[in-house]
Amino acid sequence: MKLEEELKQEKFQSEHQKAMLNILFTSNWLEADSARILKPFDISSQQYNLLRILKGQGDQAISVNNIMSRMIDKMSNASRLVEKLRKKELIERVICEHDRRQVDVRITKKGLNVLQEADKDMGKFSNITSKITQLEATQLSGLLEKIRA
Amino acid sequence: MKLEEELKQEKFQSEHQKAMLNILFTSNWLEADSARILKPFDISSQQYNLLRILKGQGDQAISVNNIMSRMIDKMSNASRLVEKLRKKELIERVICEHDRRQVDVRITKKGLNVLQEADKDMGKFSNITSKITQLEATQLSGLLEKIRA
DNA sequence: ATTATATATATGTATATACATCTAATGTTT
DNA sequence: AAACATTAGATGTATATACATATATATAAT
Repeated sequence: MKLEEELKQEKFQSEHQKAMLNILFTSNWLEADSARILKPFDISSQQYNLLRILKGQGDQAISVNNIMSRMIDKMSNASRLVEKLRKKELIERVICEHDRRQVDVRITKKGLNVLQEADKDMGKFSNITSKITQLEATQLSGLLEKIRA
Repeated sequence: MKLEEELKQEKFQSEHQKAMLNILFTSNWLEADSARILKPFDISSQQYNLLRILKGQGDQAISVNNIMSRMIDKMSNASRLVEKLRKKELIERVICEHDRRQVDVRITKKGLNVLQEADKDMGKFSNITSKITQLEATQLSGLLEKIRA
């Protein structure tokens, strides 16, 4: 849907301005969609993101700092997020031997199960695969990376 | 900067997956940047967005609902946001005559001044104008709108 | 070794947000 | 007109987040 309709605005200052608002708007749109999908699993999209990162590490536990550097939103309270997932037993903590400040984190069996179920639903919805071609996806990433350059 | 570097991830499931993460990441990136720029003016980016909407209406006051439908993030607490800006005297409220449930809102002189100053700084930074061409901006909007279709 | 500095994570606190509920005014039905 | 339904906005409450600061451990400097 055209941004003009979404924001009830006839025209924008410039194509650049419109593109920027489009990024913010689309991000919120995707975020709202995934929050809705994840709700039945009782996890936020940040928590989902964190679980996916841990899944990617397999058996290897990684530190909170390491997690933070891989997250989409680089927020400051990663330890509280970890604590929430730990209470739900979706992840577990391992005291790191060579650096006792550090807390390494690993996804649990239960976490993997929840993630697997959540992934099924996530695949169905906010599925941009059906909306744009693979080439377009690559172009899109290219443009966004140019902006952040 | 390549998303692979930003998220310390060697590869992604698919170009579609990468594009989606790129949208979310870029949005957070822009958001963080504008929050930083707006901080000296003591307004959040949501408040900035609201002021811009009101400026676009000129002298005409518009309802809280109308504002909400024009905002980038369609959140539920528009009235609290309005109240915050009113306390700062950046906007003013007008009781609507033909529907007394409705509260119409208009930007004040002070609000226009703050906005003008803020706009100067906003123009300098997160300025995507220098990063991509006008044609590319149009392409980007087109791709994002396709995703939301 | 002692002191200073840096790092990893945790926590206190203020503010923001989501979601549900509430109130007042308007519109609709009978 | 009375009863019901809908709409505009406000508010209570629980949770989330940002930002500053604290704590413990590790590293570097003297």
